[in-house]
Amino acid sequence: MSKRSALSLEAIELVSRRFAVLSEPMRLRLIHALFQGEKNVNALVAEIGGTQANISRHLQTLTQANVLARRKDGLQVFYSIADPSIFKLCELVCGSLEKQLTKQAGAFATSPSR
Amino acid sequence: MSKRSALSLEAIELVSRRFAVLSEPMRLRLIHALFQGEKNVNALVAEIGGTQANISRHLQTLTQANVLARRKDGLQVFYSIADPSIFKLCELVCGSLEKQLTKQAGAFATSPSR
DNA sequence: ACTTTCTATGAGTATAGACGCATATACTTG
DNA sequence: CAAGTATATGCGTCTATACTCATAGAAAGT
Repeated sequence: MSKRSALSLEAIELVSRRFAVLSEPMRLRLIHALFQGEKNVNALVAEIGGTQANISRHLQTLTQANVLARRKDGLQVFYSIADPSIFKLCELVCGSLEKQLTKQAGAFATSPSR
Repeated sequence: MSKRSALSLEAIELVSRRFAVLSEPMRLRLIHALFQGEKNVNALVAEIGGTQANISRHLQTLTQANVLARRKDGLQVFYSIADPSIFKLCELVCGSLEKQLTKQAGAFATSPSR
């Protein structure tokens, strides 16, 4: 009760892994593409680029992390976003970055007299 | 206007870097420790453990990413959380993981008869 | 059964970054 | 200015993982 650090040691590992999954541009591009809804692997390769092997691996990583869901239909496999918190997560980070950049831009715009 | 993917290519790099910064357990522990307020390096080393060199490096990483703020006072350097979105970010991820784990736990508890 | 199409995976390589050790730098005090 | 304290950094090592190429596996059509 007094310490929640004890709980956190293990929990923090999980949280860091979740962030790690989201720390690759390729995977973010996949997630971003799937914001529009479920798509199959070929469609994602066509839209995003890169080799099919690489895309497939990233999709596997995201699925194992329960960020994406996998649905097989005949020859094709369809992926979709399984964890709705991803939306808010991206919003938050984007908003924060935007704020940060406009701030830095402002530092250039005004004369640094003082 | 039609495509926001064009903008995103560069933006996605930034977002992924932000996530990468948060993807190390050591850094999350630092952030977590600073939830209580500003602390100096020695205090953080004492609380979290590890070598002073390593802590210092992680603090540098977090500061360069504008997650933390740095305030020097005499011999000591005090760090604090600069980006308030970090709080909500952690809440979101923790909530999502908790939900995920209870779900998985439930899958074990109930008999998988159907 | 053979071929084609779609997706997954094994193996090897290359790169990023976390860590430890030693040392440098900055500030304070005697 | 010497010594001590707090923090930062250069350098080498080691691990994790992203990527490519080739190939395997699965499902459908002929």
